[in-house]
Amino acid sequence: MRKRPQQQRSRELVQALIDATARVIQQQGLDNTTTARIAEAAGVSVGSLYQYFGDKESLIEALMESLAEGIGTGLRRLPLLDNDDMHALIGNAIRFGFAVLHSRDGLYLELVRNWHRLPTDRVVDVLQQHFMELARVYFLRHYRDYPIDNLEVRVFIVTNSVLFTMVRHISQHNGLIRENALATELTSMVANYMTLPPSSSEVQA
Amino acid sequence: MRKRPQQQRSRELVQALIDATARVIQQQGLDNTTTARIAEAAGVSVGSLYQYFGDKESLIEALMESLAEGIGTGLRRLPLLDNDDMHALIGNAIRFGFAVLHSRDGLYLELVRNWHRLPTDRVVDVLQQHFMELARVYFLRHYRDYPIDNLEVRVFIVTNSVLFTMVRHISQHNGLIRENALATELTSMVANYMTLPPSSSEVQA
DNA sequence: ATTGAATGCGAATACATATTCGCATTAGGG
DNA sequence: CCCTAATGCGAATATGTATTCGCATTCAAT
Repeated sequence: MRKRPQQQRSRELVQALIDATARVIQQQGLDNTTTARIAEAAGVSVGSLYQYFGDKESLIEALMESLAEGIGTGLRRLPLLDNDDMHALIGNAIRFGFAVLHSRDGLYLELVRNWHRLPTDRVVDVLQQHFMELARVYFLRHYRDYPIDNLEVRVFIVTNSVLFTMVRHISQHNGLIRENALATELTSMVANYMTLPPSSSEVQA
Repeated sequence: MRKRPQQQRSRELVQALIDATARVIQQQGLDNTTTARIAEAAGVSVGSLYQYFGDKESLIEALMESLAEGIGTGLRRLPLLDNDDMHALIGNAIRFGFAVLHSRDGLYLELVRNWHRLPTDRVVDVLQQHFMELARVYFLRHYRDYPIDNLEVRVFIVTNSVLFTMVRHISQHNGLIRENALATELTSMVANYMTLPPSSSEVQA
């Protein structure tokens, strides 16, 4: 952020700009999201935009940051560890994921369709860290079950697998595969994998 | 393609343009891949480029098409069904995938890093179709083992999971996770999932 | 060798959009 | 109420790149 907003009106302006960015992306698509449109949607001039954001990108970064925070909070509120069933835990997390993707009137869909040119890593990292934490707690409780040493790798695989499969499915409204079936299958794949004993074929040419 | 090349020289020119596109993307990155640079790399003028390709995009499409074909051929040559072990089958396919990603001096890496703005679906579809075919043959031979009815969904999930996990890992040279470990773990996740009996919890609210 | 069609050229043009800057307006402490 | 710094403005500017078009060159059929 180029300059700190000091007065009340400018602090509101900054927030209005971030909100407007979300609205424009959601309504016009990322391609048509220009500084002019954002400024207009915020009821503000382009010049004012550059008063507080060095460039368009940093404005979008601010938006992503805010979304990542929201998702983190949402996840933390989910009572995922309340029962001890891995299958249920995974299922709930995945359903939460779909809910997020469908929220905010398609904003997430548009972002997800363009994740590659956005600072998405921020968001993915939040999720990955959170799942890592969940996994640690779970296996601490159930340590006798499956002493997983390479938890890191498994969480990486699982996070990316689930995210991308959801993203691909949603961003091309694949009519042939129902979201429920996808959620169920993803859940069983992941739950099974996470409760799999460490592979003995670890060492290989 | 705007116009059919009729003479020998123009057919060579079209090929030279496609090759040059690959080279420029690989050497300069997709962002710096301009029609001017492509033409220069092909030893040709911009005007000639527009003689045979309506726009830049269709030139890139031609490149993707050619790559998809190459991958398809490579897959078909792989002796995946020679033995009857699902684990080995999956492992080989995944290793082939990594090999492709590392081939062509980073061309694939650059493409993969920007897949969202490219006609990547073409390539993904080729892979998905191929795996669907493989799965069909496999379960026809082993029909007694696991009568999977929702093969479609499973192949979708597996294809996307593997692809994206590989892509994420590679496109951010994650030093913490070794490619071999990733391949091994992916293989066991997928092999296990594909040999899982149909989920009984199929029907749920 | 001639000639019309195919091919090739690249400076000029069109276009989209980010970013700046000099001036106008407003806030709020004194 | 005054005055200055903060804020706000938006037409003008800068930039990058795709695409065109009138002319030059080459091909290949006769």
